[in-house]
Amino acid sequence: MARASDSAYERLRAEIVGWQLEPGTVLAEVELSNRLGISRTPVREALARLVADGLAEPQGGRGLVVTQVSAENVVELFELRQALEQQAAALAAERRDVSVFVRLQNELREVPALLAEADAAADPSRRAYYELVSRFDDAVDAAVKNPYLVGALNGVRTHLSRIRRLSHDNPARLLEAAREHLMIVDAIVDGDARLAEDATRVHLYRSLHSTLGSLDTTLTRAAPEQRDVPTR
Amino acid sequence: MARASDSAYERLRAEIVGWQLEPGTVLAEVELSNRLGISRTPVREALARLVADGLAEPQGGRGLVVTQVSAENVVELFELRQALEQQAAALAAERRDVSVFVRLQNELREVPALLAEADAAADPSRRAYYELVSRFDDAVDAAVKNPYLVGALNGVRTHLSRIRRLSHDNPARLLEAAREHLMIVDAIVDGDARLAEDATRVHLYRSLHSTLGSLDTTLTRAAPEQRDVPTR
DNA sequence: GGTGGGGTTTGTGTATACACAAGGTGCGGC
DNA sequence: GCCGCACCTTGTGTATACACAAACCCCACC
Repeated sequence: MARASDSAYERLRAEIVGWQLEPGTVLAEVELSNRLGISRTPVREALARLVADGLAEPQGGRGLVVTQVSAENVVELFELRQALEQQAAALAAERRDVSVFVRLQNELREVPALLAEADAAADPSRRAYYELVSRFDDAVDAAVKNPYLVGALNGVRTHLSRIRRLSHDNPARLLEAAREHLMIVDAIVDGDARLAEDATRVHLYRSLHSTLGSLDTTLTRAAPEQRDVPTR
Repeated sequence: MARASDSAYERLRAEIVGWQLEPGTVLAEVELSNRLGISRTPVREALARLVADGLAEPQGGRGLVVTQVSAENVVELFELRQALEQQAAALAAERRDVSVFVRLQNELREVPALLAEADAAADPSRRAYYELVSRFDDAVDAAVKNPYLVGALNGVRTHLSRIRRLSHDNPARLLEAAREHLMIVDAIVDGDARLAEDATRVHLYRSLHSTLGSLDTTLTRAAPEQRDVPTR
């Protein structure tokens, strides 16, 4: 479809999610068109999509700003996430291709070893784990096979990835999360929709509280002098 | 914010939801800009928003078309709707302003009389009922107080209102639906989140099957003479 | 010295012009 | 008569120019 407007959208979206564009930053059309080397027309289209995503919002009368992130936002986002992921897990349990989830089962069983072999805080193993979770999400999406539900989930995931940059899970939490994911996958493999739903609820409950815990310090500390948190 | 682009969006959205623009209709920018009396720029913005809403989609390579409606779509939409409305009902039960829902309770109790006094198929009483349901939705939204969840619900409702034009509920179903809504409101008034959730599930199950029942005849009759010609 | 008003500046909203790509059509050749 | 190629038409993607509205600043007046 579009080319310049698409890449502008992708780039701005990545910059917001990656905290290069911090919450509250004004998104001026002329400035962006200069910086991105394209005209205002595709910039406008990109900004419209960001507003639709909830990553930008109109600022009192004139101009757009990057939306804020607060603990309240996180709680609200998780309320939506819970509704969507519980439903997705339940439907995936009914419709799954068993072999796909058996593979995930095996991989998730190896996560403790993966996280233990090197220093658990090391980036490579952490990255590998997140990549595994991402493949789990993809597998659920494919099993659910519902464009509306998957679309809504993707919207939530966009916001989640922005939050993830704030709240660095500690190694213990990563291990716990892997166990919780394994429980969900087990339920999906068994075709037990109700169990998959409840295991998802448990996981999200634990995940939310872990996130809020690490968020409290980050958010309140970040508020005064927002420069980016040590990414290591 | 915008003016021409906003009204263009509203108008096109209304025309799609109201079936003046039928599924498969090509949305050409120049044609629309002529018809709406504005230039292509605001038309493009309006079309982008329609795509984001899922009311229009790119057509193989070039151009946009109004998205199709099928029984499969309806089932998928209800899977998302179920997830969202169950969560909304549960949260509303926890956070509601009792007096608001007591008022709705009283109004819903009078629905049988409302639908009986005139011919039940008459438009005015039907309209009054739909307006009451709409106020119920608003009350839930206000009680939930979660922008993410409410936003997702509004997206679903857009698609639902397009479907409603297809499936005319019969008077008996309207009465039944009113009873089901009353059960949900009762649960919310009682502050029983679990009951509100389950009553919502029951309502949506019945609503889906009623919709599918009246859809079968409408859709299959409409299918053969769809205006979109095989492009390839 | 403070406040109000007007001008200026800046930025968005809209229109239009230009570039390019895809598809259709017509003409010519086989 | 059929097939293929080229041209033309049509429509989208992008750039730019113009209009208007709001906010800011400065000056004058109170």
